[in-house]
Amino acid sequence: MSQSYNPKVIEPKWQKTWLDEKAFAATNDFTKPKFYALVEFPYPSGQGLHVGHPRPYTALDIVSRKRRMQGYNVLYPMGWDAFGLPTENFAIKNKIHPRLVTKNNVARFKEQLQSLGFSFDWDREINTTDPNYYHWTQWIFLKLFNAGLAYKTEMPINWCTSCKVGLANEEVVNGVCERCGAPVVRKVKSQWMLKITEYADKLIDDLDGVDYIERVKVSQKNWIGRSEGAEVDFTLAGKDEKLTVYTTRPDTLFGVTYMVMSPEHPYIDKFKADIKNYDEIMAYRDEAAKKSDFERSELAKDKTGVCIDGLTAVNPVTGKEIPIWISDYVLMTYGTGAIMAVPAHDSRDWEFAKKFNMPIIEVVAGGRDVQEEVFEAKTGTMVNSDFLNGMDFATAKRTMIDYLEEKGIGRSKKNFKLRDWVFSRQRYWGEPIPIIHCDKCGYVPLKEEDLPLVLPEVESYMPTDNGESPLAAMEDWVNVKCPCCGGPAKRETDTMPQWAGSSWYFLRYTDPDNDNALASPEALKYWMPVDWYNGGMEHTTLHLLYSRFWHKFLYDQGIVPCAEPYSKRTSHGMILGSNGEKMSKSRGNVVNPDDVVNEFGADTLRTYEMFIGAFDLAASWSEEGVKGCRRFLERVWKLQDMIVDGEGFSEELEVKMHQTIKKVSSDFEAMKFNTAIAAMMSLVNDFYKAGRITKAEFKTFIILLNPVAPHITEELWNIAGFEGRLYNAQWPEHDDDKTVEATIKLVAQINGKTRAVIDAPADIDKDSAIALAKEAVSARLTGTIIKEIYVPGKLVNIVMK
RNA sequence: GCGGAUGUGGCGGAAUGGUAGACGCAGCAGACUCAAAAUCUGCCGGGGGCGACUCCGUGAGGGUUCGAGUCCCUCUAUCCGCACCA
Repeated sequence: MSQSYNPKVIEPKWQKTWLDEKAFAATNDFTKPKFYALVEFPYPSGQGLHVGHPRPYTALDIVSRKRRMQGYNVLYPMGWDAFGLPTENFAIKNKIHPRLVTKNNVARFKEQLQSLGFSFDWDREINTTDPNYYHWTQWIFLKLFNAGLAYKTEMPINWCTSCKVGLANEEVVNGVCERCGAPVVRKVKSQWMLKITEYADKLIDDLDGVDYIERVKVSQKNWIGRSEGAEVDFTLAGKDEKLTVYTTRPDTLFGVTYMVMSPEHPYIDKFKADIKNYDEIMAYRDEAAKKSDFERSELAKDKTGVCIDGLTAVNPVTGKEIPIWISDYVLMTYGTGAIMAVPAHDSRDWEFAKKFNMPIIEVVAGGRDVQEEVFEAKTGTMVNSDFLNGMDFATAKRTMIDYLEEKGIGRSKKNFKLRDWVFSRQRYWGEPIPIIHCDKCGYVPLKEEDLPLVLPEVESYMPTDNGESPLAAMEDWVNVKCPCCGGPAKRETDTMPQWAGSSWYFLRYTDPDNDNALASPEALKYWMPVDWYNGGMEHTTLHLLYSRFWHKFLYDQGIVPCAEPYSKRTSHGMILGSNGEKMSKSRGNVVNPDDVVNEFGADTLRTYEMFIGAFDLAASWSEEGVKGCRRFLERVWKLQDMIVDGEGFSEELEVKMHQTIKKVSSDFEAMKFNTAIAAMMSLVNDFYKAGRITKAEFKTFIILLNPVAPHITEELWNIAGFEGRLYNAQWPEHDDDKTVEATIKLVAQINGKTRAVIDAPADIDKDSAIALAKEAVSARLTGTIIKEIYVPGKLVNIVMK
């Protein structure tokens, strides 16, 4: 009899062995077929690992382990995305240096990850806060700066009143700071920006060439928000100046009955002298400025506005004079900050027109009465539109744009929702921006040989009340000589956002110790692109977009060998508490992975998280489900007592063995881990029914299970005395001919309803099958047979009237 | 409002257009045990029938098909993004 299954002993033992033997180190043999699997590196928070982390890590661990056994040179790395606010806030509160906080958190995370038996290549571990790493983050920034893609500008930023830090749009959720929940207000500051908008088209178009799950592509496209339309110049009545608007519906130009400018539009000041109700307009502008973006959209339904008295525009196609309004439903940050209003065919304009009694002119026929209901559909026929009359939407749009361009009063134009990336943070715990400001020479980049610009030690990490970074107080560090003219100059004191380090980390894994380049061209050429990248849906519009942008830039610079960083992107579902709600301390439904490992073992946790349900859907935690998986592993453990001698697979299980090899192999690749495990459970049930297992069956089975439960299977391999290590074993292959049973269950249906199931030889021909089926259901064959359908190997359907 | 996803037993979930409910959990029964736990074996959607059987059943309603959980249309509920982007 075997000893009892004790994961507490065998799991640490094998974890140590794998490390000692460098079992999962990727080799630099660039002639072997490669497989680069990537999971998002974690932010090492003070809370430690969450049960959500192992789900994606186990998934790609399974694929990586399988691919290694299939002969691939696999790179499956791990590292730490360690700059960031929570660490800094913790450091401030507890008066510990963020470097030490990070060190402690990383140590804890690493221990936890190792206790789960992931086959990460720990020789390639990286840390974004390591100067040898952020050396190259800064280097990329210099490249961006020198290419004109990094610039500094005064702009209103989202200012968190609690963190005292500027936030990217993406970090503001429902008007509050994503991290701390405090209100976010607008504040004008000089900020470093990255021109991600320069790559907006490529970021959309190149999605066609990559294998991302559809919802990721859709989200990225929506976030970038490309729209194609035209700019149209409206002359201001009695002036030479023009008011330019952006529209996606130039076809409706004949239906324009008024115009609207954003309250912040510069024309309000420019034409102050002409505007008779200037005070009223200014009052409206102040009112709008007081509202946060959130409040503006909260009040979206109820339109407000003021008509400008003394300034009107001329519709360039009708020649009619029309009023200009200001309203906060028009945003200064999109298009030109002004719109032409077509109330008949735009719901916002329609609401506004109804409220302020502006005329509504139908120019697209096909809807109901436009005085009663807006008609926005891009179908129907143009009316009341002179030379466009009778055309459909597409023709009218094209014709109008041609007309505008010919007359020089408009032009075809694309617009994007995507904005440039606000790249500075007034914080300590981030990469210093390697720029020096000289009054004479302007912004001067550091020389490459002066990198890394190391984050200096400061006494206090508190951001200052005036919104400067803590680095600003360090005069010794700040005041330097200009590298250009030698005169007095100051260092940039803002640091980079957390997204910086994660925008290129997958490149560093290919050659993590390189001191001369971010990675060698050879390593990049061999390993890139990442073959399979799995991560959370929450990173679809931020990290994924930012890193694609940087990669495309590096590609244009000739530094990386491919235009896209990731060939394939998948996403995992969240793990919810047992009550079906998101796990959180306040809800009291948090499960700690350490506890699960202690009580049941890492293999049980891994098996459970893969068995819990479809990988891409959210799943609720169940303690009973965990126990069930432990029970399964116990049954696997006891197979060792049922081993019998003999060559090959037993006759009764041969088909099932081949079927299982086939199913497990393909299900792992398709991320259908739950059904792969179900198939292995079913096979174990069959071994128990047989009461024995042959040596070949045992060996094959533990190889199949190994990627899911690596420790128990490695131990069983060792106990059974198989040669070498299981992690080095060869993945089994199935024989398609042997996945088919000699006899089948032939289903006999009448009018699609099953009436009998008959045993029949697998290779039965159509006529015999139909004859057999008819015999089985003869009692029911009372009507006229119209049709007989035979699905080979499956069923006969007799259609009867 | 727009976009995306989901809806199948008591529960988690399976089903290339071909026997709906694999596998697991919970439950029930039996074996083992002085007993319990653990383990092993069997049963396990609902109605009707002693029974061989039979009818109903995949959120609702239509449709396509010899045949629909699966494909098409309409609706509904829940979840997740985005939100005046002209």
